[in-house]
Amino acid sequence: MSEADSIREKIVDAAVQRFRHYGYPKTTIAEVAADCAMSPGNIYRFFKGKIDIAVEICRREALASVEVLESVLDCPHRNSRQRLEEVIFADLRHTYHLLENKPKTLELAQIVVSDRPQFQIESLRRERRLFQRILHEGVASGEFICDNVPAATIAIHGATTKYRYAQLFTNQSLDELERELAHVLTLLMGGLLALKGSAPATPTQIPEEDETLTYRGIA
Amino acid sequence: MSEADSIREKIVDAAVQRFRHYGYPKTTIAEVAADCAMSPGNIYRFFKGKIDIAVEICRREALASVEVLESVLDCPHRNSRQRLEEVIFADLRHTYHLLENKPKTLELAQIVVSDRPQFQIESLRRERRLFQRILHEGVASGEFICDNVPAATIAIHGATTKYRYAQLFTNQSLDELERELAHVLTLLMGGLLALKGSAPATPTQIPEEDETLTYRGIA
DNA sequence: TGTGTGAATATTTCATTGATTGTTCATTAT
DNA sequence: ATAATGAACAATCAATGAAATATTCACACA
Repeated sequence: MSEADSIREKIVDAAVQRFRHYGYPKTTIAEVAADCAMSPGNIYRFFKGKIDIAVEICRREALASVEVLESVLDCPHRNSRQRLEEVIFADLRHTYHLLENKPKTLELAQIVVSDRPQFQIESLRRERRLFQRILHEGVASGEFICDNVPAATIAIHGATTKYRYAQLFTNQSLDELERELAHVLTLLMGGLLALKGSAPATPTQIPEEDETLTYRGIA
Repeated sequence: MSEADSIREKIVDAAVQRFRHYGYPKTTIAEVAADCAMSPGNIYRFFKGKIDIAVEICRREALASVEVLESVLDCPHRNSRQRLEEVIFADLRHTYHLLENKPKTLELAQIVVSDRPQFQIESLRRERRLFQRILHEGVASGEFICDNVPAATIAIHGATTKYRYAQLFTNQSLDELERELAHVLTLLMGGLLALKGSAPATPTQIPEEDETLTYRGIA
């Protein structure tokens, strides 16, 4: 039923505004309902509870993030190494900017995860799937050598944990984090790339910070 | 003055017991003082405040951890790769068991870090110094190829962030974490080791869980 | 003079309660 | 019958003040 969907949409939109401005705890269902010109009770015909609205918002944010990363993949990169590196860099930047520019996002995510642990698990899994696709391609093309792609995927994901929601772990600047991540990727690539002789003595070049290229993937 | 030191010692010991049993917040200075058969006021001749006792306890715990890792280094390992891997595994296990067996340790550490951020920074730095020593050795012996040891150290440290205080990030079992870390190390080593042809198709063997060997380093 | 005390003070914590808010449901409107 | 309401109820939050606690300090003691 499309009518119900559009009402859900309206509720989510109103809640997003309120949550961003005043935060989840200080936003009341009555306010969201008023914004939608409906009664508080009616909200519950569309969402089981207040927390479920937050879950829906976070779910969308997470899907949007994955889309951003996928759009990076659409960029015409020369090889799998670059694709993998670009995606991981984009991840760092995207989440960094998210927490930087929309501080309430973190609060909301923490509230959601704290009583829906499954949410985080699934978000991470979606991200890993993306990594795994690149790994498979690289192995297929002979660029990567790896006899256990799923394990390598998990390893790469684990090794880059610090660079996802980095502000939770450190107060380093984005610049510092990017430089550090570049070195991490250089080392990891050493274990992944087929050849060694031509391995770059210089670390990974940090890709240019170009919104157009990096975030939308349209050359 | 050794008298003052031994009194400090007594205070710390009493506080450790109380903090472990009842936690930092529920432990009162009066109780610690009573355990030491002294007045509450006298505590303040030895510590600037309650939090400083906690800092001292955490500082000792951190130094003890580094000592554990250093003792692993004393083990007669065949090469730098093994030394590095052993130390990182020992780190995972040690901190994992710490949080597992002494739950109040985490609470205490979080309290300390929350108003002494410098404490965490210095603890991490100490740990990195250990890594860096191994890297230097490996480069000197020709086993590792690396033209920027400090950067590589930071990279390895960053890439293993998830495996320090792992329970903060995930509820994976220690077994799972060890398997995952083994793969991470395999990849990292690829970027560090001088040779590639003989690179093991099998991932890093997870070292045996042997308290005597792993924790005390006495063969 | 260097140590230690314990009452005095300042700060924090805690429990109580009144108000607010999330959620339900009997009822109304379409 | 479906959609929506808003009063009723239960859970949560916030404000208050009282109790507990951290910290200080004037004093005692060796």
